[in-house]
Amino acid sequence: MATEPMADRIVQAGKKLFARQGFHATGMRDIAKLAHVSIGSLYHYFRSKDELFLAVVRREFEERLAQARELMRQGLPAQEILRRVMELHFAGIHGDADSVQLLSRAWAPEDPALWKKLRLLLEEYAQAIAQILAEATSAGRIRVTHPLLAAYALLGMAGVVTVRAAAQDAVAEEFRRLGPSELAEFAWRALRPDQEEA
Amino acid sequence: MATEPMADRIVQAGKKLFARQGFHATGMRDIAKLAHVSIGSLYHYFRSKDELFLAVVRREFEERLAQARELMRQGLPAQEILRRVMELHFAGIHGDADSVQLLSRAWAPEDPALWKKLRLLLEEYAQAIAQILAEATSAGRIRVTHPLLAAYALLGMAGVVTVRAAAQDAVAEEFRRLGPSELAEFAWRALRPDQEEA
Amino acid sequence: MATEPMADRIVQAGKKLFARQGFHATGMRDIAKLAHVSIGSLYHYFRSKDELFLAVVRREFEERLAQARELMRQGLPAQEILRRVMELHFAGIHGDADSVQLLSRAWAPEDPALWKKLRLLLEEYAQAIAQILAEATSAGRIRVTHPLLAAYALLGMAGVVTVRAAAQDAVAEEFRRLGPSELAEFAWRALRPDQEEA
Amino acid sequence: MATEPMADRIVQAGKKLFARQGFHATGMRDIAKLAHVSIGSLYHYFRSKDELFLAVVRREFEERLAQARELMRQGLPAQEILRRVMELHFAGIHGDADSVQLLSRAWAPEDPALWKKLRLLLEEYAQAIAQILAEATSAGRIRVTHPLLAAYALLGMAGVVTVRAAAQDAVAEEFRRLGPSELAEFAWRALRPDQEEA
DNA sequence: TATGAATGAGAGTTCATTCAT
DNA sequence: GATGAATGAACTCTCATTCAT
Repeated sequence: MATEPMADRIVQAGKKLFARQGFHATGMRDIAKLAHVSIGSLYHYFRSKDELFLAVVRREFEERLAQARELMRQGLPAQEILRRVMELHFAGIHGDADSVQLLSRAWAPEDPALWKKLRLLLEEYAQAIAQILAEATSAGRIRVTHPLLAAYALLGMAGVVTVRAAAQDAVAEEFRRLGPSELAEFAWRALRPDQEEA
Repeated sequence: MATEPMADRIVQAGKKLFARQGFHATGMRDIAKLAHVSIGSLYHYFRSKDELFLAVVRREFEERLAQARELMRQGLPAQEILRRVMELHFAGIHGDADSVQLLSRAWAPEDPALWKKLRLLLEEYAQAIAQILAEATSAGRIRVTHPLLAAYALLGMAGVVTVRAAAQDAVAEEFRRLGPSELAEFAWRALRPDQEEA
Repeated sequence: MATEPMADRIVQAGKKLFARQGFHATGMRDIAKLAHVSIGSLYHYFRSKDELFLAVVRREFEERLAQARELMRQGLPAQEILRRVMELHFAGIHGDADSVQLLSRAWAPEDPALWKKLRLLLEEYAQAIAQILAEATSAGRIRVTHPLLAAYALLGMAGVVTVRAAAQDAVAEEFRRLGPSELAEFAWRALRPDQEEA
Repeated sequence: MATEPMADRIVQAGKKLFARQGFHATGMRDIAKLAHVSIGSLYHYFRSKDELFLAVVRREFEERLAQARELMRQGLPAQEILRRVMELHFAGIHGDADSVQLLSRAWAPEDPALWKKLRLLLEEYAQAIAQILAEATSAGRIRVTHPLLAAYALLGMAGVVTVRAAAQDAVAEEFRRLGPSELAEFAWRALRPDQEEA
């Protein structure tokens, strides 16, 4: 690990700590220590704490986005895509729980200053999901909706359930087990085309 | 306003600032100043910042819960109830935007320490929604689901869209206009019973 | 207890808490609560925290002084008096450990403002001891010294050993067992007349 | 002074203020200001106020201990050593009145939390004195006593008289003049071997 | 490029004291 | 006499950020 580029180590450390402790409870010193980097270096690579946070979130979103687009490219049926997307939200890439927590919490950020900066990022992601939905609509695979609004709805739905599923109690365990399929069903029913012909 | 009980003024000031600036960006001094109260008094009524925040959120949840239960008591059809609940989330009580922001953000709180304390509160609310859903299921008005999980999904869905709708751009305006009906439709389709006759 | 005069209950509560937690760690609220008295009443009887503390210490000194004078009145030999005084410092009146701690710590008070006020009190007590020593010197029962300085020395000696003896370890236990006799011996040897005749 | 290492300046400022105003009356800001250091730096070097205080006291004790051991190494008669030790307590190193006040008050600290931490330090010092006494006993130069208890007694004796000697009145002046010789005489008589020959 | 000592505004909280009832 | 709500200055400590080396 010590041989990876410094910026990478920093982003990884930031991701881990931001995901587990939240933005405010995580200090730049903590991140520097975990990344085996001096604070000086940390500030050499990232202008500020906000910027580091955004870099962390950006990287996560981009990975997710790539995955979602990959799913689309495979030409799966809409229902199957929704199921897989929900699974992704619960399992993360390679079972990356930190990623899941980080992204789930990003949608309703506490701090308005950060939110302003985050919004562009989130919107880009939501737009990508919306585009996927719009294409599916064009193909007649899902019903006509406001695509961006639907995208936000899906992401919010998944996010809150995911956050609750990260707790340590019986309910959380149940959510982890049932969450993906229930949410996929939820999403599919909400979006499937009306079967009025026939 | 200066004639209201002190504790009320404090909670109101807290609600306003927590909703608009978030928990961390809001100082106890800010709240005291807005409430026209000394910090000493503030701590006379609330043991800590956390407790004040919880008191603020608790009060909001209780008002919402009362409203939701009132809706149930009126014996409206499930679809109508969902529509009105979504409207409530957008408009708040008496068009209370602060309340909306506060509650929407509560579901994925950044701070793990606060979250632990919040969870009981949130769960209580979610359980109440879940019970409403369970009753509707028993009456055959919505399909069989995991009620608590469905409740979280609905709340997450509404929350994220609501937060986005609070921004100042064109998308936000669109969301404010379409949000209630789109989300109600979304929820209704996701939850309506299968039309298996035919 | 609730039937005792209020001022008494307050002084007793103050003694207990000041002795066990120290002056600064003890709040007026704590005292009020322990005495089952409102803070308002507390301030009705004592103008300030300092004054309450002084009242507490004063009462303890007066009790001790009365005891010491009683010892003198009995016409015991000087050696016996010293022994009993040392025992008093360890056991307190009726085994009152709080009293012992309170008085032992009074001699080197941390706070200069308090010290100024305490000094008169301490000096009065030391003067009384000094007078006892002076009388014993006149009677030829102890050697000629500076009586006040000797009094301070005896009190300091006893105080520090006493404070150490209040801890919870093996050394403290040893001190509690050996302290009175060792210190009495110490004092007696330091003060006994020269046996140069014979 | 501004060219000395920062940690030194902080410890010196702390010593001065703790000695003159006591622990609680001295704020971290006061120390920072006197040391011409930011509070940030102050906390860079010392984790907390307690730790700074302990560092200050520790340094003083170590200097004293070194002096006491130096006295031993010179092979002076026990009586002479006692006299010089008492002089040291009054004059301090280089007439350092702050040091004297600081150490004298350390033996019966008001605050129980601090006391716990101080005790180890004090005990170490008392043990060193005790060892000196034990060696003198072995050499037949002083009588058999409980060495640690005797050490505490000597230190308490000297401490209280010293604190009283720091006041501004006639008695204090008398104590400053007579203290060393009187206390040395006191200690010597208390500890000298029995002259049982003849 | 890399370091970490230095900064200081600002955080939450405490607590002796007052005073209208 | 008795109450306790109200006060606000002062406390210790944190932390993102800077900059000389």
